Amino acid sequence: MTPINLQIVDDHKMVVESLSKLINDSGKARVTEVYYDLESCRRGLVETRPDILLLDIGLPDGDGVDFCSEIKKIYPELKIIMLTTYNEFSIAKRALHNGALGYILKNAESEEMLAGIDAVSNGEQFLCEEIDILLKDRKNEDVVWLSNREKEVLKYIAEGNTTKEIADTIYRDTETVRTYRRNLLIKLNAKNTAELIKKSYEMKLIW
Amino acid sequence: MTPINLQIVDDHKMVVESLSKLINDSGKARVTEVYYDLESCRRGLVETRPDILLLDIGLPDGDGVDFCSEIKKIYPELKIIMLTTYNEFSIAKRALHNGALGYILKNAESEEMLAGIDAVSNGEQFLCEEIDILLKDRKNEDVVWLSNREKEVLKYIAEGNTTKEIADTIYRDTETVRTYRRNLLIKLNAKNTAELIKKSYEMKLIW
DNA sequence: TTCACATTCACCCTTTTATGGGATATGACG
DNA sequence: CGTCATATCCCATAAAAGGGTGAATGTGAA
Repeated sequence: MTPINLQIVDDHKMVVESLSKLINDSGKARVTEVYYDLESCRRGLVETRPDILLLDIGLPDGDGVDFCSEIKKIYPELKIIMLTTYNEFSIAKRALHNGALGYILKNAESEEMLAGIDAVSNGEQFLCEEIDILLKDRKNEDVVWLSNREKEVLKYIAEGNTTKEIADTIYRDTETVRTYRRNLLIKLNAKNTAELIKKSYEMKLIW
Repeated sequence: MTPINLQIVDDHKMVVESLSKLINDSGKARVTEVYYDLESCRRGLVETRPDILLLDIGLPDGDGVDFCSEIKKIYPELKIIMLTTYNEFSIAKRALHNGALGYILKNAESEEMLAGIDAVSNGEQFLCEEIDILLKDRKNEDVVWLSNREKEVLKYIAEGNTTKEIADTIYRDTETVRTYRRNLLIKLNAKNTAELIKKSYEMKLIW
């Protein structure tokens, strides 16, 4: 039987290098390629076709959660394991919804990683213990879904722009921007802008 | 010559385990103990006396940067290398001010880690390349130091409290709280509350 | 002992945000 | 075909934040 072909996307070189070593030494899989950003991963996947992709979230050129749905459209058979520090309900749920088959925290034991590789290579979902509990406890809760416009406005707010400035920037009426702000407050259940930005950071909607 | 005695504090088990393996295999040092939080590190240091401590920043029970000055008071000869994801000027500068001898990003090459172990064990300061450049470029810039009151008010703002609510909570006049807010905006060079919260997250003043 | 700085409060005035109602058009989904 | 989310714009009022400026304490460092 051919060994599992595994690749890693994570901008923390140190983590990638030591993790590759750990996985290769375990004999569970072979790390055939590593990427430090999404763009090089996009290019790399065209030629090499890994079975499993270990994917981080806070990459320099984009969001691993969004990237998930992007590459699942192109390579539906690719098994994606999110490997990240965020033990946040909304992030995990979004990742799984976007096509990730596994979600493992970096503070999980490395045995869980190896177990996860086995599970997802058989097509089974795998969650590390902490995330498994989190999702079970809050399975009836909804995640926050922002439209593209809302995300865009949110970014401008965080940068310190006023409603008027944002309206000028995106060539829309201030009333329009006001509506987005209102919806953002409602969707994130925030009392005001300050809490909105805080919750956005916690839910990793901006960074 | 006895091998370098090294210990690691990082709540990401996976990182710790794979990094330990990497360091041990390199022969540069021996990882004699690992901790996943500050409290167990505090206890562990009493008995075992490592030469070098690899220290993360976002620990579950506190801030590695503050911890730095805490343990340097007790073990002045201990060499501390910050090992973190934050390539933030203010964080690095605060860490070095608090007694860290090294500062290495997790996205540095692992060779830099091994070079850093050599350097600090000889008592030399070691910064990974990215941080070295960052500190040189902005060596004349000041770090943001907030007073305790300012930190307290900042926390309440981020939680969505209004000036009046904060004033009631801390038993002060709204004008007083207004002054703190103004100073926070000035110190963090923020145009408004939204940007203030964003910058506070970036500088790791709140989390 | 100055000097800086933290902490506290004051007044006036402008800008921005938040609340609470709307309206209309579009495109996706079943 | 109707429903739903998104996107766009409108009005009025209230609440909150921000800008300018000033000043009294107290503490600790140079």
